Amino acid sequence: MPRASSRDALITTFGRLVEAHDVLARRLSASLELGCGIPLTWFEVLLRISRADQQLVSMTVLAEQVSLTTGGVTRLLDRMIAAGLVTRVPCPSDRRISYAALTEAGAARLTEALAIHRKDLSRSFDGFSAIELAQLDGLMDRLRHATPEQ
Amino acid sequence: MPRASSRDALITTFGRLVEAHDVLARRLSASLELGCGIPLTWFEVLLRISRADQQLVSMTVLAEQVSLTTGGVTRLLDRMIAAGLVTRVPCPSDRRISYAALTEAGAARLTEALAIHRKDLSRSFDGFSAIELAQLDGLMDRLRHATPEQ
DNA sequence: TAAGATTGAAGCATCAATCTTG
DNA sequence: CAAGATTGATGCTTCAATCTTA
Repeated sequence: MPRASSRDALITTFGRLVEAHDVLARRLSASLELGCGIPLTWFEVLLRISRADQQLVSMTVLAEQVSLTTGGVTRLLDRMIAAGLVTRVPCPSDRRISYAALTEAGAARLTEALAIHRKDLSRSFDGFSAIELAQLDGLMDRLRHATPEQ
Repeated sequence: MPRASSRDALITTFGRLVEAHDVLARRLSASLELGCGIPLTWFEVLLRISRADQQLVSMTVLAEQVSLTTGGVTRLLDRMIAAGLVTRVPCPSDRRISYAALTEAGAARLTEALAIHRKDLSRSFDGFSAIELAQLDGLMDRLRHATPEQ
């Protein structure tokens, strides 16, 4: 009969993952907000757009990328448009689709945010060896694709 | 001049951590909700109470443990009390403090939830070796304590 | 009829102010 | 005055219903 502490190792590990995520996300978001006036979510949106083919992302795709519903993204974009960082661009070939695109101000803000975020991350991961970082990267990559099955 | 892909390795890794967290948290919460009618947050609260000394946790301590504000915990407890899973117990020595405690129904629900959660986690971490799980555990443990400093 | 996006209602969290007790 | 908890106002998200276009 295994001890509870051994049977519940996964519960503890997952709990630590949640805690690590919460701590980091809070800290990094607060830093971005303080340093360039946008929360982590906005940064993620700006980054996704900038990396996309043609610098355009549809609402549905963006929703998947940032782990929100399409309804959530609609309103998120509304706020970012009000802040002048992004625009909606209608798709010429399919009028159901509207793309999100960066404004010049959005691209500039992303540049600022990237500098801050890089610095914050090197601080947060200070003390981690290259090998550990590679392990972390590999583990997270597998985990995010882990079988949703059943 | 380093390539962007190498300079931004940390950004990618952190992005994967966020994505892994979101995917897992969503899946595990949905499973708990379906299997025993409580979301992941409630499970975490029940677990923290059950593990606490005397099976009692003050609002402030609970708030830290589940990464919420005390205001958030007050309302979370309100809902869980309404569901009959926990109770508030006044502290006899300091009347500012109120503890959260499990009801019998709460303890029973926790038992159900634990069984489900253990099964879900072994599925999610299926394919990970013992060594990888130990690495993951160690990395998460260090990360959640990583320097909040300046 | 389905796919993409938006909207109203509702849920859950934060923030700041407040109340109570130490 | 400080610490613990609660409350009102507010923000962001989800869910389900709706509108438009394919």
